Amino acid sequence: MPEQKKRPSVVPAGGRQAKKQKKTEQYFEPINKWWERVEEEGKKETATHWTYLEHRGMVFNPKYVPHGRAFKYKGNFLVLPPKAEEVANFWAQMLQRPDKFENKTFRENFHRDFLAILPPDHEIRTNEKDREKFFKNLDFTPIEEYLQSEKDRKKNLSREEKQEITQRTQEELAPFKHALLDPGIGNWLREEMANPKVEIPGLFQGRGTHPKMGTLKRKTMPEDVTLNLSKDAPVPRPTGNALKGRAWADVVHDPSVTWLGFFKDSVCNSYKYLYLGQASGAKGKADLQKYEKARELSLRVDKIRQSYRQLMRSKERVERQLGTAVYLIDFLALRVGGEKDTDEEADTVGCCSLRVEHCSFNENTEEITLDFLGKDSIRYFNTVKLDSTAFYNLKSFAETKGKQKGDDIFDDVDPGRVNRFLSEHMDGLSAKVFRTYNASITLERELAKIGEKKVDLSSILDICKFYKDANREVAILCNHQKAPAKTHEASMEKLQRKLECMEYELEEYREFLKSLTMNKKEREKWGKEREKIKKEKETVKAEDEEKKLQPFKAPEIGPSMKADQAEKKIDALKVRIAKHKKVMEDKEDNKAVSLGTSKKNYMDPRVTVAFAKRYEVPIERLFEKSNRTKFPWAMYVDSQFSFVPPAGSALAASKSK
DNA sequence: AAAAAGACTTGGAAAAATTTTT
DNA sequence: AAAAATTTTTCCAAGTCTTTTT
Repeated sequence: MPEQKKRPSVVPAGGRQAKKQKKTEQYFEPINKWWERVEEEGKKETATHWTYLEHRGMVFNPKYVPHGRAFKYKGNFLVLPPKAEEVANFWAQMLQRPDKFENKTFRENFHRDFLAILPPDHEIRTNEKDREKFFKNLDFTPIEEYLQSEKDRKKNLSREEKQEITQRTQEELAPFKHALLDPGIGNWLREEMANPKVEIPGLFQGRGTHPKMGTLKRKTMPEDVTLNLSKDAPVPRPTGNALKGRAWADVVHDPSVTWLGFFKDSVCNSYKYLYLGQASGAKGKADLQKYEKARELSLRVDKIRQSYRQLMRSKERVERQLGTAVYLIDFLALRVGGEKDTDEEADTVGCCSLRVEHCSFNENTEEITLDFLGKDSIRYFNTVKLDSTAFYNLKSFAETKGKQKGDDIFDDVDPGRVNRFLSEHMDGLSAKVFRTYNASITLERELAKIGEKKVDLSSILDICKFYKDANREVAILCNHQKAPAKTHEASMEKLQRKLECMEYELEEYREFLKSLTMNKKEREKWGKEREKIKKEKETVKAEDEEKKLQPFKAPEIGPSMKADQAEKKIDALKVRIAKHKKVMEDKEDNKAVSLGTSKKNYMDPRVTVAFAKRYEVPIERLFEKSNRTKFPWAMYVDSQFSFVPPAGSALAASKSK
């Protein structure tokens, strides 16, 4: 630490902690361009993330204020002890969610934890051991109504009042949002942290059929939280309502890790960490490294593929399993699939944990159908033609004598075995690198097709749509899904109607053009015909009105309209229709595909930046603000950047033997 | 050698913010 | 100006993978 300089405040100027003493920003680098130093820093072997680290710790939730509202037990009004009332609120909130409150596991876990929060001699605790009687005798609806009214009250505040509230909360949080650190450069940096607030208490949700759903998630207190700071940094005081005199669980000084604090989750027995923000050097460096690793894989992948194909044909069953598993991870971009304890977590699988019931085989086509729940209980459902050896291997693993539904297909390999094999081929190679590699290279290859697709290079909108299509290919590869919006069908119908309206307009102009060549008699007949059609079309049906569909309306065609004017209208309409059709297609294709995950975690951002530069698309059209702040290091790349390191490049040279 | 702990990345739903439509 | 629709961010759950402990 530079002696002569005065350590600046961890709180940015203008924050609540601003002191009388005048501080200038001269001690700070305006932008931490760590990527320009990354070459030298890469040589340091031991991971030391900082020589100085200071922050103000985690922020706690305010103490619960009891509302004392009606809660009914066996039809009678009853006020619960504050702690129990708070938990009763959690259940009352669930009454809007039948998928939760009707779920048996959810009810079981809540019943258990609600009784436990009551004083031991409380009448409900002693009398309501039977779950279904408990739910019959306890009426949470008055609380639900109260909470709803509070919600409505907040919703009905004026725009200004709402803004004031958000501003105040932000101001309160502001002093806790930054860390002051020296990442080993002999200079202080102030970097934004991830959300410093501890999680709010509530009922654990979980995804899919999680055995712990409905369990009470306890409030986190200072004594649950361990902080990581440097020895010479001041230890912050836990701040907040009723926290006076409370102490942290522990304060450690460990520069080999990146976390600033953690607490143990009361439900899943896991750690919840506080880190620096996405824009920080620590996160950025790791991210850059991840993509460089994937680029390195692109240089070695041919050899690795040869190697696992050879294993697939081995006489040893273990080797055949290993080779086949790696093949699936590479070819289908599957996750490695670690073992899970179904008493503690939802039953989901990845490659190594695939079971017999997840695969079916079609011998005629050598196609396999995979149907299983993957991460977050998202369904993976895919029928695909496999490499012939892989197909028959899998079939034999699944149909091994004595195996049945519920048994692992890969009984001889696990993620450890897979990753050991991979790291033998390339330093630091593990299964997940294949997802990064396949995602990035798919994006690059898709974007390279811009010449063959009919993309109007003068239209930014067109180029963006093309990029989105490429992004979608990656998302489909990685099976990134989302629940279609509840309003999707309705809004598609609206768009469909809009299309029909334009087509009707087009027809009217075309008819008009036709009429110009008619004699008087013909035109009279034609006019009557058109009137009839018009009347029919433009009568608004009640059903349409209810769905708020746009009504049909013929264009105004006055007697002075000339043929060339009509033709112009027709051309313009054709363009609008084509555009509109694209919008519809786009929407339908994307209804269940989530594009954000691959953009944030899988596709090398430099591929996108280089593309944007080549086609002069402003980067904010392709990257949301959060992406732009996450990838500052990618913004400097030149327009010719290629994910596959070009022959003769530094990476290509250093990695080839 | 296996299991548990620990630390980090990845993921969709829901909330919040913003834009478009009425 | 309100409402509806859409996009973006936040939240925290759920993975991966390495290190440590048994």
